[in-house]
Amino acid sequence: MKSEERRELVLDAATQVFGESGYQGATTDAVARAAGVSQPYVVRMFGTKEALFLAVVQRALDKLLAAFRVELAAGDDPAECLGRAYVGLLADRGLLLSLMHAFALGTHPEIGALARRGMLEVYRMIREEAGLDADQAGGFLAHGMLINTVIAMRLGEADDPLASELLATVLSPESGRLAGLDETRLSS
Amino acid sequence: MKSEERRELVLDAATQVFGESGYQGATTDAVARAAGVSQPYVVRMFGTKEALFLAVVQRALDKLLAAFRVELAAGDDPAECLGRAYVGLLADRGLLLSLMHAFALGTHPEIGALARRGMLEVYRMIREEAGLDADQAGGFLAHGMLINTVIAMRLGEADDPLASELLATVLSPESGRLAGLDETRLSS
DNA sequence: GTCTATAGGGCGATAGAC
DNA sequence: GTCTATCGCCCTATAGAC
Repeated sequence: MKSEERRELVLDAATQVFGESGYQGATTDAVARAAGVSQPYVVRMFGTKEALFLAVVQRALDKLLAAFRVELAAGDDPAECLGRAYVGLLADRGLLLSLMHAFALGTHPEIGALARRGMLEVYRMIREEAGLDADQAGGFLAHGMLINTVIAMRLGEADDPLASELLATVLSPESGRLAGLDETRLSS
Repeated sequence: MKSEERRELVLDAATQVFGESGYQGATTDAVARAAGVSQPYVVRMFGTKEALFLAVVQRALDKLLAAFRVELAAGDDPAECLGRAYVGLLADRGLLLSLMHAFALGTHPEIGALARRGMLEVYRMIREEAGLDADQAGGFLAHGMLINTVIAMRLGEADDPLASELLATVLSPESGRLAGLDETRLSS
């Protein structure tokens, strides 16, 4: 299973690169360099750049849902559990950012379809498995999208007291259903 | 001032194209075709594709802030006014989507800097001019980011009852501080 | 001011050796 | 399975006519 490890290594690298630069902005060469392999090998492994991105997004969705289920299983308050799960996901910056880029490409035939399917599966899980009502679920997703945005735009690099206030508010447990987040996670 | 009209025409077209495909995904040729001019002319008018995108984003921010101020001036409840302002902005789909793509490129030297500056200016206005407290402002931005996301991913095209529920929840006045939104705006 | 023609560079993908 | 070499396309930007 050495080849399976190689594949995971490339997917990790691709997740980082796609998260930073987006689907069209990222190059297969940048992915290859980040993974320590040659550019043609990356293409050979997945066929096309598009197939590679789809694999990255699908894996990100799988990890997201898995992280939610792990926390929900060991938890009391579902909303608090989902918040905790988000903490772990923030450690892998590329994961949420790659998803965000996929969400932004709704007109792409395959990427858009996968993005919609993924978002609905997440919504279904926090509604049916976690048991949140529609308003709670919407609020949870809304705060998640804002967190994704402030991370993507690197708001922590802005030297402005209002930026600090916004970050603190977005990440504070009281602000929404996302408990347990602290600002130190954003500087990575 | 015929040339000024031409410039606005190209900026309108560019806003649509960048909103659909993102900064790297969009081509100056697509912008030119949408505007009915030649590709080299688009480049000549703005110098580079990057400068064109920056102009699009700056204009989008100006329009966003102007729309907020117009509604706030004639209004009672600030939160409700901001919600109404968002309705008008949704009519120009490319505007919010171009902003979203700019937010996603925080590592780009110029685009990232402009995105952070713009987001902070919006936050400053809803805090200081509209008078929302930090939690209200964060909630408003969060719901705005989720609305941007569901529009970008074309969730309305998903044939799923849960998709309808999510859309209805996100766009319903009770769900957040964004009053007056109706689902019909999303199909355009 | 606006076009046609085209240069120049980057990138995804392929061919083929090892 | 992984590499080096390279093709061919697309896209930004420039040159120059009108």
